[in-house]
Amino acid sequence: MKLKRDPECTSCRLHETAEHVCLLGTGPAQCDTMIIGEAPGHREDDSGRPFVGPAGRLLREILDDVGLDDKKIFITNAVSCRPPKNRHPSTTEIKACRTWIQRQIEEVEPSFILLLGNTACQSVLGKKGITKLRGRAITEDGVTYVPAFHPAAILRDPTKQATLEADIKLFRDLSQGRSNKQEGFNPISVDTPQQFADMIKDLNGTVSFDIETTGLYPWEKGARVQSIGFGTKTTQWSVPLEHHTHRPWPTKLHRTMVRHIGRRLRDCSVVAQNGKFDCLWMWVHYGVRWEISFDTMLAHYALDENDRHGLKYLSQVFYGAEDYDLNPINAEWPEMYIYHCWDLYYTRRLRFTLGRKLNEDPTVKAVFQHIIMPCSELFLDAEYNGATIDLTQFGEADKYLTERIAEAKHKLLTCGEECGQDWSNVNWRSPQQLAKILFEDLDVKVLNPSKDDLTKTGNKSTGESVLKRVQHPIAQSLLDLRGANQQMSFFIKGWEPFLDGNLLHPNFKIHGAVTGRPSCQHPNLMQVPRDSRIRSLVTAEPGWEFIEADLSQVELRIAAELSGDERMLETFLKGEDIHWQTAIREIARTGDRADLVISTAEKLEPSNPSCSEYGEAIQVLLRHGPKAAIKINPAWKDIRKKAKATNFGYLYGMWYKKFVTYARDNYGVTVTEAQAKASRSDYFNLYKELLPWHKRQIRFVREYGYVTTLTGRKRRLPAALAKRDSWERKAAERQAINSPVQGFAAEWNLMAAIQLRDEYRRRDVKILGTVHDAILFRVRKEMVEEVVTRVLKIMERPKLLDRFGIKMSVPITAEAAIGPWSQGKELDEWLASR
DNA sequence: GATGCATGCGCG
DNA sequence: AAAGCGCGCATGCATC
Repeated sequence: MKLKRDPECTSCRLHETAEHVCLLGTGPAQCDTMIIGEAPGHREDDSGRPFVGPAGRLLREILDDVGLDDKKIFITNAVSCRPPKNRHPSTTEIKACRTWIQRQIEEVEPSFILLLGNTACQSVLGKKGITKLRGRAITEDGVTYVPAFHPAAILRDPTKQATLEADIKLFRDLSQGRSNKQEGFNPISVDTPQQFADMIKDLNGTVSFDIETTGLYPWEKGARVQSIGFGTKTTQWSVPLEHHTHRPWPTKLHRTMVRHIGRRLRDCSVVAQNGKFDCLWMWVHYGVRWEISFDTMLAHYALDENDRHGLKYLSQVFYGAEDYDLNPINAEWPEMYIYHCWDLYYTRRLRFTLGRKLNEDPTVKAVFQHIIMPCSELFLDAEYNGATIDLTQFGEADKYLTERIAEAKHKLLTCGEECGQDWSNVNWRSPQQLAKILFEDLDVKVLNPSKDDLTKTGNKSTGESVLKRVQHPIAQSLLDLRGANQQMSFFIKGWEPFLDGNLLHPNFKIHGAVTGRPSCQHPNLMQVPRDSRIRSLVTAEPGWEFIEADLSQVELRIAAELSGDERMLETFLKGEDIHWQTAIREIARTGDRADLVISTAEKLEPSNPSCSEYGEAIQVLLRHGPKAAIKINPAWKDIRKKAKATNFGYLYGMWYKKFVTYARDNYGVTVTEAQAKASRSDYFNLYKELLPWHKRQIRFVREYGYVTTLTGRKRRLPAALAKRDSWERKAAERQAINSPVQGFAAEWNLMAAIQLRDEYRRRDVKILGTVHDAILFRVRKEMVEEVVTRVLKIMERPKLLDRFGIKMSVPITAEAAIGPWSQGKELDEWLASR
């Protein structure tokens, strides 16, 4: 190398302590690949060569393993002098040394650079955050950079070794040209009838499909499809439709062109990235309902639910693609269609890469094929159908909330006057201002304060849990104001921008949750308050009925199935209520509420003389169940609700200490730690198989790093593989218990929804969404009886279970409510009221 | 003005 | 021993 080191360099403080100043890299004078580490270690300082310590040995081992010859790579460091012991180079030192690393890059002229650790990334890319940067290549000015963990990080945390190896393999593949060739990229802007005809002829076999739009919501005013595109083996065709500058095709031709293409696509295997989005736009804007046979985003979700699934990201990860992103909303056509064609190109390539990966994991592939992909069709319908909103009642709810907000604000101001404070300019939503008023101006004390009363950043919390215990009249008004404000901004102001007439079209994300649950946004239909004044805004148009069909206590039933717990199974087989069982047993254990227990029992069995005895009264309550007891005294409703939360908490690994705060915040009940401990151990004594099942899950996840649902869907939890006990590992272990339950419950509900959609035509049954363990849909009035009867059958045993060979010993049951959401009636009642 | 994080809370 | 899980959204606030 011509470049000479400068042993007299004084551009940063490091020259004062380093034994050798300015140690440059070694390797071929000019070569295509370079590795940049952090700074010389003491071994390098002695020998003058980089990467000779333990980290260097590890690096060379991995390079050797993946088949890279370290002698053919130029190896150097971002900083050329050794920092003092136990210290990383500072930002100033990195900056000072940047000239040296840049000169080395200029002289060696590599096309591929492996960046080891944060320092190298910061120095060369100007970016920090190796955890996020790693795993994908970044190409700038013709040089491809691959950020990876520094081998020294692996010495500290060996679980990262596989990640480093994968990243070095990516570096190898890219530098050896194995996958970053862009063969077959042949973008065409379809501007003439001849080009259109050529495109139609070319639509064969596997075709990627993608559209560019002016926004994300097809019902938005002025929303337009700018172009539609198709990628084949040899060519990417981008057809401009309503682009703001380039419009070679008259608008009146668009529908004909679209139909023409649609006919061709019927014989193709259509691939898309989040195809539900593109299909929805095509349906709304051109009235065609196209189907996707392979969705690359969803395939990647099935393969790694923890990762990101964006197209640009995947293209970088798998093919080292350059960042070709641009803002498609106002781009000029020449840039736009190239961008569009890259999308088409990489989507089609991903089809094959991800397809191969799915083939390596047949159970995951089955979930993808039979649940995830059909969900795409299910939710496409749901989004198109939308949720019908009662606009008259919408106004009423607005008025009601406005009044509630005004009332709460008024109370707060009056309160302030009484305390001699002027609060007219206070922003009650600001935690800072509120904390100042509460804890400084008023100096209020919190009842039974706990360490949870501080926020993560150490501030005094003004959350619900604290407010409920604040002994000051403003606390209640604050809670009222918060609730009303939130409901107002969520459901009145939040919905308005999405209203399409009286319809809301929420977006369902099939890949929304790591467990397999879908999520929902814009707006989120799954978080509509249960307060019937808000929830019943969701209803049906004249001639139709709104129906919610939900699975009963499905997660607990699945937990019973998976754990094989005899008592739980028995409870469900007998058709008893699990939350009620827990509630009554908890009461009986503590001997609490004797008056309520005995008085209710006496009314339930007036002719039974032993009801006045506590033990017998408990048996009577267990026999009669919650409905009868609540009828006699509504207090039982709350007691059952409390037990429900207890059931879930303990089931998923809640610790007794949390139960103390939980009981306090939700029920104002003071439970001592000893009582909480007893309650927890009583729970696991009652359901004896739960803890052994927890242990089985933990053992499995610690060995394999993942767990599965009964369908074979994987929940990957690499944190569970850590050798050292840590909070992260514990969290992963709890997820290993929760995910198979939550995930399978969601899958069950989705299997049922898919089947419901298959069995009826859209003109009779319109599904508008799912809410975890429930299906929401509208039915033509005259078909209500038939469809409700059928949907309950489907939900109790969707036929897709057979494909996965699933046999259940616990019964799964469902119920349906007919009528505006939260105000629905059971079928019998509905029939009688007609 | 855009972005990211924290807080707080709605749902299952 | 910082031991329930899974989401989305509005607001405030610090940061560039």
